[in-house]
Amino acid sequence: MRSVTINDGLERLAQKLGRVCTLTSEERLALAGLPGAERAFGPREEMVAQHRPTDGLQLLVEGFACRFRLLPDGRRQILGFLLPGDICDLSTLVLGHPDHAVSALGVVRTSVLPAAALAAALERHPRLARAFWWLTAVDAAITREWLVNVGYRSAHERVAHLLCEVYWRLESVGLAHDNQCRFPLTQTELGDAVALSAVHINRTLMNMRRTGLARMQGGMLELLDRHALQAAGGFDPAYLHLPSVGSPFHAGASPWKAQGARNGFG
Amino acid sequence: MRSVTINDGLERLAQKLGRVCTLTSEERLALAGLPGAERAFGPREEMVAQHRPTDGLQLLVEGFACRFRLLPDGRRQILGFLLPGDICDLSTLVLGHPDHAVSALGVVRTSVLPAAALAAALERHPRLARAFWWLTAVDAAITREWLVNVGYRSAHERVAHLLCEVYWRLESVGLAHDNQCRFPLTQTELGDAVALSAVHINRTLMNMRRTGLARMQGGMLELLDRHALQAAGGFDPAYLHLPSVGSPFHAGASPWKAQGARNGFG
DNA sequence: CGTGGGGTTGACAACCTTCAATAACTGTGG
DNA sequence: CCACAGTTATTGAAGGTTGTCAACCCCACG
Repeated sequence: MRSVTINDGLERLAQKLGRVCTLTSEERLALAGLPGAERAFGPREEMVAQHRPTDGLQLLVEGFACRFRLLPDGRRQILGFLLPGDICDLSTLVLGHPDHAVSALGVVRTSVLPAAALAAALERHPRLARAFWWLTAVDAAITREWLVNVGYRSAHERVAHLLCEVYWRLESVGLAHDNQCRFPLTQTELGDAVALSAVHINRTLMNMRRTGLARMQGGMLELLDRHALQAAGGFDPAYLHLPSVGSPFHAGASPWKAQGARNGFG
Repeated sequence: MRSVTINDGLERLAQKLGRVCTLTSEERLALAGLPGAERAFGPREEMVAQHRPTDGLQLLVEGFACRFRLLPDGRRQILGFLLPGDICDLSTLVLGHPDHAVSALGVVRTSVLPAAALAAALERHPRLARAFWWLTAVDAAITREWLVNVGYRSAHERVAHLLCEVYWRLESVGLAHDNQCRFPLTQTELGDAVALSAVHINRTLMNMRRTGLARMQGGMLELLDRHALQAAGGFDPAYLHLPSVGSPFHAGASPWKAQGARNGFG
């Protein structure tokens, strides 16, 4: 198979942005002109430090990463996963400095979008700016879902829900097929994501394997029974705001997509 | 004391937006022209329904509210609190439909900002649009902190942290003085916010009263020992992005505020 | 004066954590 | 190719934090 290029990452980003409003060729060009230096990271390497201002945003081109907060006593809470096409430190662009760190899961390649150039492009292309705003809104929606997951659900449900999210998101960017995908996550990391101890994660995963729900082993995630897993986690993909999700509220409900449409915008 | 008017709510919103970049008089005028119909709600009344598209955004003028998700079995997870000057359903503006509901705590008055007019104003004033983007980014930052709170901390810490957040935010809009503020929250609701049972909230609060940390009774919140409470909750107000917080990263770190400044934007 | 919601308290159970030990796996160097 | 070390996965036992159930009190309100 051919190697993954920066353009692949950019293309995925453009596709995501295109969910808000169809991008003009000018806007696409502005995007394409952004990528600068490439970077590569090994497993567990820190891609963004929690409190150090950055010179540019990193577009994830290949591999997976997670955003997290390190707590005083050494434990950590993972705040979300980053997939190819995601911008690793988007909040930085608006807030001025990162309030959480980003770490690579497995081998990762990124491309740096210089902050100055990006800010200029967003200034020149307001629709692009709105699309980026939409990105942070979707991000917030996912975080809210995680809050519900961690706050409300049992261990079994939490893990099921998270596995569903990972698979659905990977599938939407073409990185998952036939209920299988690569996702190199240790049980400890999974625990940090859903706020459970590694030991309990282990028991939960084994239970899921035995009952034929899902399997996560050797860097691979496999949904053995997709619908059962979805039910077990109370998973409704609407919050991911993916295309063609079949949610009754998805189509054309964005104010700037359906200008002058039924919700009175424009 | 004089009654609270819509202008108070608008003024608070303008102040918040002004943290990103100083608003021009034109931009302020555009804001001032927005408010439409007023609405009033009683305690526990639903202000925004979870899945019904809305015609406009509600600016909270007086009183308090909470955003929450209702789960199939009747329990709920509160996702955040809304204070005067906050926009109740900001995410709707970008995402097209609310993915969570909003409920009044106590008596609430709001003013409706018509979606069409707001969208037009943001189109005409890009800096205003950026400021609104900043609002959703801050919102996301707070949600991330809640995720850490619920995922990581013990019951005692969680409650302490939440009380700190509420007090700090209220103080920043002038609604708290001398370690006291009004905040009408039942113990059940507090439990829904930090993902603990009402019974356990009760024990935790009583413990805090006995040990002289804080008191929450009769709709009033009182921090008996501000620093001890802060320490007990591991509370660092930086994530709230309030003015004059003393965070080393706060001043001028926003890309559009310090144009051409040290981080290379502009 | 009755009623209902919220607060308080106790007993008990459940879920999950921690500790600890072992097994499986990965990459490295001899 | 094997031995080795370090990490990850697995398993058992014990304990703690928190949830559930149930009762009671208090107060506001009609």
